[in-house]
Amino acid sequence: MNKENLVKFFHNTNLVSLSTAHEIADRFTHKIIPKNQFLLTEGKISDEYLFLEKGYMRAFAHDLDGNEVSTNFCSSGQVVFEVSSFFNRTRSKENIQALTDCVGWYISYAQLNDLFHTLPEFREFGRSVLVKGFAELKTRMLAMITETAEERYEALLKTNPEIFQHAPLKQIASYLGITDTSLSRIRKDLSKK
Amino acid sequence: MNKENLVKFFHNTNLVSLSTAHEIADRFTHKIIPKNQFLLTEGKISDEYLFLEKGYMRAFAHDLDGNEVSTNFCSSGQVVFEVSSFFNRTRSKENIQALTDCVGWYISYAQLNDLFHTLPEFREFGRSVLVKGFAELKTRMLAMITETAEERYEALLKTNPEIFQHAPLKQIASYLGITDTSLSRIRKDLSKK
DNA sequence: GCGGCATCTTGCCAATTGGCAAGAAATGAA
DNA sequence: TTCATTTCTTGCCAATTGGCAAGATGCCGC
Repeated sequence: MNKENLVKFFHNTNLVSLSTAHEIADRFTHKIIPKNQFLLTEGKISDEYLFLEKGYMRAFAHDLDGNEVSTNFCSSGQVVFEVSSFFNRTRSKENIQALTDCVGWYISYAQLNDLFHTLPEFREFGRSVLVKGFAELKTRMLAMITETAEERYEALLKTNPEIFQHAPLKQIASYLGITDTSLSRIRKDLSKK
Repeated sequence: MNKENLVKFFHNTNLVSLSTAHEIADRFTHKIIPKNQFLLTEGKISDEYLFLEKGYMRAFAHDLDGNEVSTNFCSSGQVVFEVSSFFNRTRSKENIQALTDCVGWYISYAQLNDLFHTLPEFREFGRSVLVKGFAELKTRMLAMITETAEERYEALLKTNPEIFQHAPLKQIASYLGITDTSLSRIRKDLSKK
């Protein structure tokens, strides 16, 4: 329940001074999200711009047949929200759920805009969050097109090994764009080598 | 060589007043890009935030084997640039090339930030461009995971039919995440129905 | 018009991935 | 612990997509 991590997070971006980081952090509200609880459910408007201090979360949508498709996995140090719903004030098509007990700090859309207005430097931070998310998604898209499922799995194992300890393989499989059956076979093949 | 379309574009977003739209447009420079010419080549830093007034462009990257992979198709009324390279001031991994003779208006990164500073309302516009691009990419990603190549092709035919008149099928195929061979077969199958 | 080059289609076969269902293993609740 | 549920693996077969190469078609410059 101590805001030091939040202050450090803003300051470490090198986009705001330490005193500004304190001012920003002061506007955030503490939040505890127990395992399996939803930060956002589809149909609602994303209104919590959450800095995740501890824990793991997953975002997922439903395809036309009603199957869950993981769209993202989030870990501590990341800002968690649904970009399109949050900024356009439209109903979210995605859900965000805690994979583990989570702790974080959030502000609402109105508060965020207020903060952008009061502390213009903070806008740079807002932009960097968007740009980072955009770049990651683009990299993933390229991987979907140019790499095999096995290569995508190995890359995920390397960059996000913790996920495998917190999410069932079925959720990870849909994130990789394959079925849990295929993922199981890929893991079997790799274990032989 | 008349800026009216540019002014209208900014004003129609409903994010800036008409007078502000004029102020913004005044900072943009006219640009003609002949067919096949590059707006951006990989290795360079994207430094033209271009409003495309007329024509079609394509963004593409190279995979590890050196094959071209189309990452986006752009048509008039869109803002064309490479998000990550432009905002992070890093070397672009992508190329942006004119599919047809193009006409547009651009500003540099420095000028854009200047404008954000002088006309804070304009920041809303900048954000909306990012959010829109993000949402589109996310939709495409979901389609890559949940839809068949045939469904993605039909969706593209419906939403972007003009592309097919300006880009060869091989470029469109890589955008859809398939080979030109597969795309040819899909078109053959659909023509039978 | 005539070559030359890029584009598109098609056949053959292989590799990848999926669908389904059964069973094994792990997990969680009472 | 015990039972029920979820998760994970595996076998069988089908569907999708790719790789390669040949041929057809179309387009551009000279």
